[in-house]
Amino acid sequence: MQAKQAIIQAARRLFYTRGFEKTSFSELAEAAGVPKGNFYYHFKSKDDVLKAVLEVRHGDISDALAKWSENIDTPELRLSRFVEMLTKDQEDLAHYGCPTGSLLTELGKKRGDLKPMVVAIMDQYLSFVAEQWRRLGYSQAKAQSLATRLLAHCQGAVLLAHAYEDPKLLVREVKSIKLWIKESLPKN
Amino acid sequence: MQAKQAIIQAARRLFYTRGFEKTSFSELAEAAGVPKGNFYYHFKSKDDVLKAVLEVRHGDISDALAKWSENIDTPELRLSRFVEMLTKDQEDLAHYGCPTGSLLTELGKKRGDLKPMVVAIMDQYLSFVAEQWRRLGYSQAKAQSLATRLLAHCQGAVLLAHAYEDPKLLVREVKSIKLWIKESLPKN
DNA sequence: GTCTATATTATGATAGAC
DNA sequence: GTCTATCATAATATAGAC
Repeated sequence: MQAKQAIIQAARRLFYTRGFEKTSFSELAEAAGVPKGNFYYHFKSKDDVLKAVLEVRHGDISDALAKWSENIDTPELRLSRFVEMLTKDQEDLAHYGCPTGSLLTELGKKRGDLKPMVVAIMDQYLSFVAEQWRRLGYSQAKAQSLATRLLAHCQGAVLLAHAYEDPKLLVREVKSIKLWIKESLPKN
Repeated sequence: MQAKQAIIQAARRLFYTRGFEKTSFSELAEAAGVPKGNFYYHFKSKDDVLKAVLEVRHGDISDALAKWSENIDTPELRLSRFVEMLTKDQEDLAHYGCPTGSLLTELGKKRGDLKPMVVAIMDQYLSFVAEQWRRLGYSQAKAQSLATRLLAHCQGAVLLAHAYEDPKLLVREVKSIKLWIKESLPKN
C-alpha cells in the first residue's frame, strides 16, 4: 500500500519530466524503489498508472481552487492568483512545459479514456476562471469566452517559454495578462 | 530519389497526425509505398527523417510568409492573414493540434539537435509578426512583446481546440484576436 | 539502387517461487 | 504481498542478395 503511493508519486514526476510514453517501467521501478514485476500487483497496465496519477492531480487542483475560492476575497484577486501559477512554477514550466498541456498533446493523438481525464482537469481551470467573471457581473456566455481567452493565453505562454526555455518570458506574459484582466473588468 | 520524396511527404503527415515517436517505420513504409529496409539507404536514422521533414516545413513557411509580405498591402492585413491560418486549418488543428506546437512539446523533453529546428520555425512566425508591428511604428521591444502575446494566444487557442476537439472554438478565438489586433494599433 | 531477411534491443506484461 | 525470472512483441537498424 505504501509501494503503491511511491509508484504514483514517482510516476507523477517522471510522466511530467520525461513524458508518458517515454517513461519505461524500468525507470519507474528504479525511481519508486520497487521491482518492476511488482507493478502488476498494484496496477493492471501502464495506462492504469497514469489514471491513478491523473486522479491525484485532479484532486489536488480541486483542493487548491476550493481553497482560493474560500480564502481570497475578490474575484479579481482570484484571477490574479490563478495566473501567478505561471510565475511560481516558472522553472519547471520553462523546462518541461505545462503538465496538463503536455499530456493533452501527448494523449490527444491516442485512443482511450485517458484524454477525457486530462480534459476534465482543464475543465476545472476553465470553470474556476469563468466563475470569477460571472461574479464580476458578466453573462455566462461572456464569462466563458473570457475564460477561454485567459486559459489560451496562459497555455500559449507556457508553450513558448518551454520552446525558448526562458522562465523570464513567463514573468513578462503574466504581467501582460494581469493588465488585460484589469482592462477586462466591467466598468462601473 | 522519388522514393525519398515519397517518404518525406508520408512522414510529414504521419508525424503530425500520429506523433513522431508513435510513428513506426512499418507504418511509414506502408504509407510511402517503400519497403522498410530501404529507408536506410535514404536516411541514416528516424531522427534524420524528421530533420528532412522539418527542413521542408521551414522552407514552406518561409515561402508563405515571404509571399504575404509581398502581396498583402498593410501590416494590419498581414497580421489578419496570419491568424486566419487557424480558421483555414481548423479541422486538422482541432483533431491533431498545431504541427509546430505538438512537436515542440514532444521534442522538448528530448536530447539532440531536433528541438532547435522546431524553435527555428517558431522564430519565423515570431519575427514575421513582430515586423508587422515594427512597421506600424512600435519600438523593437514593444513589437516583440506584442508578437509573443499574439503567438501565445494562437498556440493556446489551438491547444484548447485540440483538447475539446472543437473547431468552432478556433473561429471564436480568431475573432477575439482580430479585435485585439485592432485595439493594439497605434493611435494616430 | 532496391528489396528480403534478420539482428538487436527494449518494452510492456506474466508466471510462479517464496 | 513481494520479488525473480522470463515471455512475447514490436521497434530501430543492418547485412547482403539481386
